[in-house]
Amino acid sequence: METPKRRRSNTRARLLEGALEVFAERGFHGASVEDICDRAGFTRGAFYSNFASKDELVLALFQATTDRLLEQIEALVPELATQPGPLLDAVLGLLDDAAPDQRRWHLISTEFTLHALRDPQAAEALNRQRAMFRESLTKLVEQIAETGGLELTVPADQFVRMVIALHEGARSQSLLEPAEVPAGSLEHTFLPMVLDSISRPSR
Amino acid sequence: METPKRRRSNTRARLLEGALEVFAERGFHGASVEDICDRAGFTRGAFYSNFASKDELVLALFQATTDRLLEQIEALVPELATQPGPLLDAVLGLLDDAAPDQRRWHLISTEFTLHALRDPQAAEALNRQRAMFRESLTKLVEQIAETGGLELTVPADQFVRMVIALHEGARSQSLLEPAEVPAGSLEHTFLPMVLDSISRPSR
DNA sequence: TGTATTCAATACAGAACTGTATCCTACGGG
DNA sequence: CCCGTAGGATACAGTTCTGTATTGAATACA
Repeated sequence: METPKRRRSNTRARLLEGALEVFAERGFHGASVEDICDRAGFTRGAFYSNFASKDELVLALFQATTDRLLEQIEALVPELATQPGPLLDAVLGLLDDAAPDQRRWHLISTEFTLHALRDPQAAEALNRQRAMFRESLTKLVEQIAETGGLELTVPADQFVRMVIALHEGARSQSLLEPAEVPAGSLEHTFLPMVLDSISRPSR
Repeated sequence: METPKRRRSNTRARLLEGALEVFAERGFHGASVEDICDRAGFTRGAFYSNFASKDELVLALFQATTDRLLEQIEALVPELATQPGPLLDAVLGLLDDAAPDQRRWHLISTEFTLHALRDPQAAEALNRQRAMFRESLTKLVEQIAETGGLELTVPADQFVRMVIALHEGARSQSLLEPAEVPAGSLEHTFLPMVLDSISRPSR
């Protein structure tokens, strides 16, 4: 079971997982390489044998995390698209189900976003990832709309951008004040109004 | 002109301004005390003569920044509330005018938010500030609605929360992709639909 | 004009962190 | 069964940062 080649990639994976935890707790800059190694149960020797620097690990973590997210989504979209049901439930459900731990995901992705706002190269990577993410959602919206005999009066991509913006802003409020703003409440209250405004029976 | 007592408070102010710049560029953890002092044109001696630690400065900066923001808002609300005009223009205009430098403000407030999500005490301070902020906006919305003979079918505070969530999420997208998402575009496209749905002529 | 005080600069000690170079161990191949 | 190699641990040097203790200069005040 302890295959030879798998050992290394297992170490890498544990370091990435440790980094995810520590970054969520203290942020990119606040976490030292040693913090990450401690969490993963290794010493810095293992780290530098697998990554050239913390920056490289951040990049790898970004890739690994978003790859997994996109995978989740691609897996969820087909069944949601074919199952009948309200469009919004599908979209909001997807946003929730895609990331298992909302709090951690929000911390990490916000940190990435801040990083990207300061570094054009990171911005490019992030924008590419977000574009793929939106594309999946847009496809979902278009499919459900068509299935349900609806026509949208604004581009689906615009609508998706709006849903994401609202979702991210609302998530921030929910995490800051869980009692006052239950997760999803703002979305479920207001998005139906928007959808009503932009959709009409097709033909 | 070089009054005696003012010298110290001037030093403090310059340190705070320097901190604002450096924090925006590198984040809280990424900025060293020396970075801040360099930017302000002082050495660490001045810093430790005015603040006990970087954490204390962060707190002071948060206070100073939000105080100024609330001041701006309190100054803008009365005239917006009395001047006739579309409700949304007033609210969105306020959100824009309150912070002169959108990019810097977004970086700083996002950083504060991340900090608050990790530190309950900071969360309390941030939530208090945000509550005051929402209160001003809510008052503005209620006044304009009443003046315009409108009645809202959801609590104004809920609506304000939604506007803020959308605004913050949209601002993030605008900063990441200025060409694809002009500032304010998502808000101006979709908020009228929401407002339409939740308002009706009163009496 | 002399003295006291205040504020910021300088000098210094210690801690934390990074990255490299070397060592040790376990497994795979011959 | 021995040797070679790979992966991770350990040891170390250099840098950076923090915080304090001391010093120096400028202003208020007598």
